Amino acid sequence: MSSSSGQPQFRYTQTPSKVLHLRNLPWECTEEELIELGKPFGKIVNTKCNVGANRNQAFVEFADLNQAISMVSYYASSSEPAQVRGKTVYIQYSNRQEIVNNKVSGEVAGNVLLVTIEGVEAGDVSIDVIHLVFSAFGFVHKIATFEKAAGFQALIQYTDAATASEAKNALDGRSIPRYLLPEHVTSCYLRISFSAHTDLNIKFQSHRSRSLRSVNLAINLDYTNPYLPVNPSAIEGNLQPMVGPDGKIKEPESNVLLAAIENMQYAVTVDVLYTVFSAFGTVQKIAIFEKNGGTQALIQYPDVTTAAVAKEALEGHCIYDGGYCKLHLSYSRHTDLNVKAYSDKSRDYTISSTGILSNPQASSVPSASTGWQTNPQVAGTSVGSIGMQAPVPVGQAAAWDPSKTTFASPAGTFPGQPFVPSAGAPFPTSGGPPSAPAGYFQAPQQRPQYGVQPRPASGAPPYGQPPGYF
DNA sequence: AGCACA
Repeated sequence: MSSSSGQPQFRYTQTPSKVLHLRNLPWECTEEELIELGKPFGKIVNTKCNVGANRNQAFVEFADLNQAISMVSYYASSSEPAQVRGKTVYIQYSNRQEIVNNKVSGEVAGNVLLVTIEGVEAGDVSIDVIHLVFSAFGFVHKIATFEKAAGFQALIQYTDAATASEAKNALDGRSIPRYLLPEHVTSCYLRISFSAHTDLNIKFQSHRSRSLRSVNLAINLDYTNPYLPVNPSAIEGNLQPMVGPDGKIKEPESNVLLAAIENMQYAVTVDVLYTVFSAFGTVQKIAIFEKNGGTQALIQYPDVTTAAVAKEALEGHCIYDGGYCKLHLSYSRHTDLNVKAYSDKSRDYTISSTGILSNPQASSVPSASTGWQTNPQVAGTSVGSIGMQAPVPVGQAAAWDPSKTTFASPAGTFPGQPFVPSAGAPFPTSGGPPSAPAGYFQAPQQRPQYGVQPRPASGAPPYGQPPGYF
């Protein structure tokens, strides 16, 4: 059984396939030329030309495996090599069993949108802006951007076709708000169709493509202008209006968010909030308090931009599965919280090296300080992520020792079994930059949620699951 | 001359 798939590539003992891989083709070899080449051996049912960096490779797929075998066999023993335009063509079985291409279906509704962004160059619209615009309609799983002849394009993956349809209906033909774009961009129209893809295969997190299970955590905006998630012309009722008819921002922004927590069946601790909100940037301070019989919290970011992103992404979402601890976010009028550095109801993370007890961040992660600003979670590596260094607070937290958990499992480590939505693709654990903690999860079907494992308000971990199992 | 998606 040593000859099963996944064997060394450049061997003559490849598994036969209806699909042949051709290389050393002339520049931009046409499909017709490939069909001509294969015709003596059988019927070619599909091709893919101009493959590879040099666009001098191709795939041809025969109707029948035996036809492919006959072609390979013939040229393996022939004194005359296969040629196209006088150029020797090297032929092997492809290591795939079928050609998959042209994944643009157009009007058949699917959960993935193909968006052409007209009037801009690739650098003009960041993936984060795309994310902001499109996540107004539902959780955006993944985004891939690329440039083709058609221009700058993006694939946007939603949970389902209904959500994608909503976004398409609302945004097709509309323009991305000016304030989300660089100054020099004058128009930016979106042309949207459905892709035939159902699950994008994002191999690397980058500025071009990200699995949004981490893009939400890796947001790292370069822009200094305030960003709003709302396209006032397009959202219409999906979000509360934040921009007036004149395009001016109505709701005063703030770097401090006010979070009202609804249906708080489980304890929402400072640590929990820290984990959730850190996904979007450095959390400076947190304060939890009771108001009108409900629990509220203030979360302070260094800047408005980060707060805006967090607000947009988290609004209406639940910290725990099952609709528990739903967040309602607004901007606070505060800009700088005055809180106790360490208490069970507040935390000041800006006071980090004042000699308060031990600091796992400093001791275990040498590079933490540099990675902190843009991506705090990267700093933590395995145990007791940043912000968990509090002395044992009163009450419930004592029964749940943060230092023994991997709560807020940081990027790239994912100790144990990170929660993986059943509909989701595997999170890239290598190859890409460790840009994000595993924190932004969602229920596959309906509303995005944060996969924090709930602890009952009384203390002990419920359901026999390990606490902090992210 | 050496395996793609969009």
